[in-house]
Amino acid sequence: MARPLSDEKRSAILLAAAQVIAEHGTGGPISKIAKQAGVAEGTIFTYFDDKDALLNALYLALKADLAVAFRHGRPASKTLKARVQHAWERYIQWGATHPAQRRAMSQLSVSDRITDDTRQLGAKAFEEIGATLDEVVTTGNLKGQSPLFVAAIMESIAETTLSFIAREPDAADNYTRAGFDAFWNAVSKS
Amino acid sequence: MARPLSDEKRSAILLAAAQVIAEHGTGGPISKIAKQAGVAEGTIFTYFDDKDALLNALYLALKADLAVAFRHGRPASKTLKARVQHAWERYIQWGATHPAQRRAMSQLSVSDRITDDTRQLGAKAFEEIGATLDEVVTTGNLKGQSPLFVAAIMESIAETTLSFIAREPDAADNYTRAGFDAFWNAVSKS
Amino acid sequence: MARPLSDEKRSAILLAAAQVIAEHGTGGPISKIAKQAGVAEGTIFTYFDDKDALLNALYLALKADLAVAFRHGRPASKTLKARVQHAWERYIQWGATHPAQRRAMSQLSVSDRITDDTRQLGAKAFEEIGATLDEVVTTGNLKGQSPLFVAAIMESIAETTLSFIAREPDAADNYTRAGFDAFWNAVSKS
Amino acid sequence: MARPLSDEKRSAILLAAAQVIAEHGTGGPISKIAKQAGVAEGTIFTYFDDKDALLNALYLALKADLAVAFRHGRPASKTLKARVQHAWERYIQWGATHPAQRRAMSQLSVSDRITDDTRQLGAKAFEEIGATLDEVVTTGNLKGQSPLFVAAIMESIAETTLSFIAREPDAADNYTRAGFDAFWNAVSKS
DNA sequence: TATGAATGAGTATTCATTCAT
DNA sequence: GATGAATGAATACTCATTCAT
Repeated sequence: MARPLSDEKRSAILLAAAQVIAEHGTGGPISKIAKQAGVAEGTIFTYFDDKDALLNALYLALKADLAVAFRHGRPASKTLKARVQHAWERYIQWGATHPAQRRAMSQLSVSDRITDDTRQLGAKAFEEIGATLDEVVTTGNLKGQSPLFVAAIMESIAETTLSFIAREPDAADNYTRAGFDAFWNAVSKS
Repeated sequence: MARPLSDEKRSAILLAAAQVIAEHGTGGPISKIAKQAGVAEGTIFTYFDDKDALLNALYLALKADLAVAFRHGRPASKTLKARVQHAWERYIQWGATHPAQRRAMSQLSVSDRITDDTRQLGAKAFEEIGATLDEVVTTGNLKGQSPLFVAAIMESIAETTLSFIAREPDAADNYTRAGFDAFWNAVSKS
Repeated sequence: MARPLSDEKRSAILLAAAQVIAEHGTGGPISKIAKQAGVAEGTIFTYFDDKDALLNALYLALKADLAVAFRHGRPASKTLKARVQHAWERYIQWGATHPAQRRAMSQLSVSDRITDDTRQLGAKAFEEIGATLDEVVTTGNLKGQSPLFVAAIMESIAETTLSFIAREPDAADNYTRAGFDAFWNAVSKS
Repeated sequence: MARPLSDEKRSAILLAAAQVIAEHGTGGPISKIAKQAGVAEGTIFTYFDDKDALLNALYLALKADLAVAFRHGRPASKTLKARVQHAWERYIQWGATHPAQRRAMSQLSVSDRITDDTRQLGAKAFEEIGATLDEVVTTGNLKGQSPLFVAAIMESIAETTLSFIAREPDAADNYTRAGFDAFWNAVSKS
């Protein structure tokens, strides 16, 4: 093994891709990504077969990051609401502190270059949080709906919350709380 | 070009643009739009200065369409909830019957080619519905939040609802109702 | 029809392609072809779908040119040998006066980018001369062989003749005669 | 690199190069050659200075192989025709049993990456057979022509013969004989 | 010496925009 | 005004070659 593929370099490329895609959409040029990552254009293709592969890998990496944020320091016991709120705050915090990744994610989400397989794989990372939402579903106002629908609503309200935080960072706490209230009432009020 | 000859042609171009952008994103080629619209490529530039102008015009046209759908047959009197629910159903119906436009809209929403001016102009079309949401804000669970935030939450839950309807058209009624419940609980008094 | 596709321009591109391919093989860059033809790179793709299409079109154009040369001023009556010799001389003359085309042809002949369909189409242009070779086959030393084999031998000896003429232009007449003698003896009755 | 470690590796590279070039022309990638040869890409450059060097070396190796085939089991005495025919049959047999090498050879022959020096060096390998052809020249119908011309005609008819054998392997014997008849009459008939 | 990751110049092709008709 | 051919900058991707391991 002459020079092993560097995980560091791979990460740098993914980070750079997130930044470029956040700013220019999935049409953002590979050349910009390469420059941002500090590697040659060609190097990108030793780590990813083609641009679509990079895009899909980035989607998964972002989902994985987010899932880690979710799990981080989660209180095992406590009420259902407390646990959901904790997860919510983690989610919002991750998004607020990773604006490029968040914008990249919303670009990728609406892109037809992300395959269905990738989307399903990405969803797997959230199975754990899904279990928590299952509880919500069995008790709350959305009784009978699929947990996927509940999760999607959470994601969309969180997304909205984050876009307002991005515009008014000083009101972050306010929006974090208001967003959670909206979400919690949306799914749990009887 | 004070006023181009044919409004019909302008509309055809906008419709074609929505279809192409729905399928290929904002990177969809002008040539495809022209073919779809049944006009020559060059003609597009007699109606729109450049591609960005077309994109922004499309954004506004879609917002306007949506606003019309909102207003259509809106009951002047009745309870607040009934009025909001009516608007909600119009919104969902428009989205469900205009899938290309809806997808185009979500592409345009995350694109940096839509200027802030355009976004503000687009928001104006919703001032009327905004007035209704004002009422919700003053009385509901999100008291003290800006109506814009409430509107954005409505939009995001509607968007989520529509994406589930797109995947399971037979369950349209179910999702329409569940989506509205979620939204109404999210924003109304607890 | 805004500006009709120009046959002149198409020919200029084919001529330029022949020259570039003669010098650099089928790997010769489109950019060089464009410059040589005096058109923009992009223009080439309004006349040919892609490089392979250009290559195949060039193959056919060269075959057609050659076939025209064959037919030009062919004596209808006279002995079989006189007619074959006349064709031979035309062939050689065309090759000697079109060195780029000739070299391009030999590059294209061994390239796998020329499809079988194209090769068959190219062969059609030679059906007329084929009829003459049929006579040779029925009477000559290669009795029982397919006229295609005889034609191929003619082509290969002609090709060899031309490559020697290219290196020693002063001896053109000598090689033209010697080449024909070789060919005629090869295929005619002993 | 006076003499690299392994002659085996060098041969493997040349064989792989022949196969790749047969299929993809001289533009075939080094990476494919390396994989086919079972060595790393970089290794190729310890055996050959650059791609052109590899190409030229391959040209010479193929010529040498062919020359060996010629010489193999050649009857020292016997008539001129018998000796020429024997050589012819060796040539055809080599070509028929080494299709990749043969195709590679025709690609290399028309490539401008093979230098004149290399071509002359390659011709040297055939001096011996050249001596035999000298005899043909002094007695046959091509009296006064250079043996090089006669050799070239032999090569071209052999090439044609081989391409027909490649397409109709069952008729190999027929074409071998017919090709030789054509060649022998071409050069010896008075 | 052997390896294969890293490089960046080079390639075919696309596409918004211009302009001759 | 309408057309679509012409343009050339921009893009994803390839590949010979270098060099750290």
